[in-house]
Amino acid sequence: MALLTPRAAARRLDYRTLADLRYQIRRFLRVREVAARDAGVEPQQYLVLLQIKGLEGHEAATMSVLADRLQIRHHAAVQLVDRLVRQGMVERRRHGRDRREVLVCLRPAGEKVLKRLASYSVAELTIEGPSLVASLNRLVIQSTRRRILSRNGTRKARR
Amino acid sequence: MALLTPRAAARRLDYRTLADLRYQIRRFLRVREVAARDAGVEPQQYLVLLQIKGLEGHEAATMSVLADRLQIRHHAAVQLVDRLVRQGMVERRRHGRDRREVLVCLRPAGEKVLKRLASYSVAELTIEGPSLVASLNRLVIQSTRRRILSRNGTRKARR
DNA sequence: GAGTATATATCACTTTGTGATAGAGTTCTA
DNA sequence: TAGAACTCTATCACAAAGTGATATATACTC
Repeated sequence: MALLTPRAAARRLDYRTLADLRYQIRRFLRVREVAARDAGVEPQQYLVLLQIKGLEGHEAATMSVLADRLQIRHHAAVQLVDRLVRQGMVERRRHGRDRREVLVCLRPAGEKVLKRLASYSVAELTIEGPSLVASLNRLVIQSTRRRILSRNGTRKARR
Repeated sequence: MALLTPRAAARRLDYRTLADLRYQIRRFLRVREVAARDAGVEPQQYLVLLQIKGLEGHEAATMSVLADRLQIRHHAAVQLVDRLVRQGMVERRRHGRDRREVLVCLRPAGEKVLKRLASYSVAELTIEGPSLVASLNRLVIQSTRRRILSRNGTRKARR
């Protein structure tokens, strides 16, 4: 590894750095998964609550909007909301004009859990944020260098 | 919202920014989930392959080490590896000294899938990386300011 | 007014995670 | 050196969360 020139090193796929980034991300998520379960909701359910709140005053939190914010399919969102309704965290409401649409609204119980988890998450970021940013930055820089090298590298390689 | 002083704004829990960060992270992950399925493995299975490779030359990829790198419980890792073995992507090997430990090794099929997905992931980072970093940075800065304010804020509040 | 598109919901199934528990192998210790 | 205590991996039964296929109601379009 020490024998590689800088160019060759940049061209080589850096599995270790990529693996480290995923590890950092998993740690970030893990802390919040544990916190969510401690607070009485599943990790994904916390995300639903957070996205509903995040949409407040900007866009109606309909099923399809939520599915997009969570980056899952419509019916995965439907099931998530089903579980949250059963727990009294949110409720479905009909939304004015279009009677197909369903508005998902926070109920007091959901609001309470969300507040607790979001505060914790933000506070935690002070600690873990910098190393996550560093890890991410390292890879972004590497990937950019890689791209530049491969651009003028391919021509030479196919001599 | 425009009526808040900067101090009050910093103290208020910024759900929207937090929700946006999670949205960015989900987009990052989503792209790789889709790519993994297209390549013939489940998202988590790709992570196992990546972590095995990332450990190469540093630490033995035993079950418990993998579980830590993936931030899941031992038996979740066991099941993941079971499925990967069934697909011929990895294999279990006994590891010298301690006969309790199991070494999880990449097989050619796994290596091939991994290479494809990792290259894609790194290339993709050039595009999506900057906005992820920006989103993360905004929150880290906010959370730090929040912490400072709450530190000299509590004294005044409890007059 | 019929046909097409959109929003939500349901069904059956797989993957992934969990707690509880077990068993084999290692280490400690008295 | 025998037994207790610990570690590592595995198994079981179950819940959460995702998927594709499909259904139903409402809205839009021509």
